[in-house]
Amino acid sequence: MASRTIENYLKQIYLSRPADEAQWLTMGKLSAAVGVTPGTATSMVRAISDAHLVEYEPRAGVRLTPAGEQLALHVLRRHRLIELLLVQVLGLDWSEVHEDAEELEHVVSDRLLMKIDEILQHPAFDPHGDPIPTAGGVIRRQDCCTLLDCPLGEPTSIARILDQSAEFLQYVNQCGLLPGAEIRVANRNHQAQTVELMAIKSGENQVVAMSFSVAEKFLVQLNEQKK
Amino acid sequence: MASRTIENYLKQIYLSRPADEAQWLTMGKLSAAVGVTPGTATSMVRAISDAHLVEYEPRAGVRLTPAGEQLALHVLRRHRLIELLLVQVLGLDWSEVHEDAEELEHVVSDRLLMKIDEILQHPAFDPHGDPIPTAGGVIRRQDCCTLLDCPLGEPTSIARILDQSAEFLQYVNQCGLLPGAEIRVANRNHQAQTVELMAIKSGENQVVAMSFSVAEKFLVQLNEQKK
DNA sequence: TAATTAACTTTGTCTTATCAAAGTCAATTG
DNA sequence: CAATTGACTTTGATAAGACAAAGTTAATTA
Ligand SMILES: [Mn+2]
Ligand SMILES: [Mn+2]
Ligand SMILES: [Mn+2]
Ligand SMILES: [Mn+2]
Repeated sequence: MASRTIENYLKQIYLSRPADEAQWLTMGKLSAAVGVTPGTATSMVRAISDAHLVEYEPRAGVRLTPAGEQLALHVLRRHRLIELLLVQVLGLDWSEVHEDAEELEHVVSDRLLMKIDEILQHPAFDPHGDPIPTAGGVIRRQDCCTLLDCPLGEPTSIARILDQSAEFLQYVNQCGLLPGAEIRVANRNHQAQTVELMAIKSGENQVVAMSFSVAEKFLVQLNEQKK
Repeated sequence: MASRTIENYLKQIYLSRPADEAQWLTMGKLSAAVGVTPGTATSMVRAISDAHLVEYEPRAGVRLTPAGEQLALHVLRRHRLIELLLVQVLGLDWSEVHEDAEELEHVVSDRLLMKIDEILQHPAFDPHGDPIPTAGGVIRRQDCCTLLDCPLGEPTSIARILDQSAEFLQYVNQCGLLPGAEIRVANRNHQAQTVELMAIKSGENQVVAMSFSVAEKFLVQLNEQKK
């Protein structure tokens, strides 16, 4: 069994992997993501590579093998199911579940995880809108755009929040922009670098404005129009 | 913060402490309880003693300091609240929650524990009838007797199961002798070394017989007669 | 009282995970 | 093309936690 340290490395390698699949994750990025010195990351990655969970090329970087990716996705599944359990069943605020999940993800047994999955009725997304990998290690790709790319004036919904720091999530709470919230992007001001949008909150419209850099942290989906 | 290793040692020192308060727990008992070699226990106890959580006398044994006992009781509180959560909220069988709780007890934050305690409505006992220490580290002493000592013929209830191996708990399940079950001890046969009792199960009486050595594993309480 | 033995402690070694600091490589700059 | 620089790797050290095996005690037996 992989130690909790190895589980954390694999998960970070998965989460920090470059968008371009041909690229490898550099050791600098990885050591920063895991929170250790570069030398530590190098020696750990060597060990993980001996276990055939990653490929490692000195001075090039690191990449998950299929076995390593499966393990990473299982950790991610545990993390996200736990986050949802903490919010939906135990009533914690979504801005404060991450730290607990970070520990619990290494300790929850398969048996317990199955019960959690059942109770939550096999959910597809965690409280932040992150997709939950299936028990088989498959993750569904969402086709989302950010508040910067999405069409103006059309009814859309918040799908996912990319900045998951507690402070930012509390701000998101205040604006009522949780995943699932219905909105309409009113306008983008390229001079002011701001986005203005309507949050449709129980019939009432609330106007929210944010900078481009913040708008990028929201993924949205066009509302499916039932015909 | 105490490491999970130290938490486990403190909890075992608490649970394995001799009934006679003047006695010290021997290193042999402790190393067996924790599941390490005697040498390992000696060196760990030395370290824990340096942290003033236990007193240690070579060749005499080990005893918790007040600070160590508080820590042990907090771990025990976490363990037992978690067990109850797993049974009552997540629907695991009470015979299979111990292993999960053994890991989770080191990882659940104070914040999360408070939520668990709330949801369970501040319970006093875990699924096996073991008392749950308060947040302040106080544990209520139950005045119970075993199926060997308790009066014959009077209506009593199962209060606590002392053998918590999965196999034994499954047997207890079959007999319907879970904590809270109403029973009446019919007879003790000192020649055959057996106890016969009635389990009052939804009106119907079911007769159960067990040896003295098994009867000792059940703690019972006289039913309070509301006048 | 002397010999034996069981329980305990010590010693030496191992594994995992970490850091600081020194060394190396390769990409950029002049 | 040489020099410089930043990113990475190596080396050496440390801490926690564990085991095996050798060495001590102290209690029991003779
Ligand atoms: Mn983690
Ligand atoms: Mn999440
Ligand atoms: Mn434990
Ligand atoms: Mn219990």
